[in-house]
Amino acid sequence: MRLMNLPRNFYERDAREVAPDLLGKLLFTRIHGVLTLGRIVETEAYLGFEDPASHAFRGKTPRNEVMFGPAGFAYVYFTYGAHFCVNAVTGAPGLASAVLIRALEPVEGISTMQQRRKKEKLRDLASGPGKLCQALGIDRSWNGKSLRSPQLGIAEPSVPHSFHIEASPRVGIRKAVHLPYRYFMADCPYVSNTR
DNA sequence: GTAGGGATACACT
DNA sequence: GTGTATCCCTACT
Repeated sequence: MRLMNLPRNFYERDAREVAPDLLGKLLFTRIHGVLTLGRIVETEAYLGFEDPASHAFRGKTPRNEVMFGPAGFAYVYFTYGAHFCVNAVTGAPGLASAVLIRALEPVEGISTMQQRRKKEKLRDLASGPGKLCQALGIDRSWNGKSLRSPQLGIAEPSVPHSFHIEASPRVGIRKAVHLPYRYFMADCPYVSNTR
């Protein structure tokens, strides 16, 4: 499969524009030549200083410094003692906004994903931010990596298909809970199951 | 519904 | 340095 990564300027916009635009795009990793790829069906926008729910709200720390860098890089963090989540840094450098990739529909490398997840059902492979990282083999060592590399990236699908986008409040946060910065495909079985 | 898990940030000595 | 509250969650009952 030929994969054309999205251009840098795709990411150099407000996270609230990038997040819905990422729906339908293809997130992939290629590890030791093994491709795993899924269609993005759910995202969330996180702003920098003005967003109390963002990791960057309190300023730059060793953990979140990637968010303060240029757009088009991966911010990977570890949470709840067990899980990784992957974000795409967006906007101008220093702004520290990002888009959390929350769920994928598995497309390529499904047997590899099943092995990594120890689950058979397609719906269990990537229907949540921690699950999709496990399915694609993403861990902390990917933090700060470019999303325009051969091993990791987000590509335009060769065969686009139409879908409806819905917005809702973000999941799993305690602050700014009312802001509708979660975007997902309507009636898609692969979105995360949290509301 | 809730147990589990570890890193992180920040308040304190 | 230690204490502790929190966390962009998952898997199980």
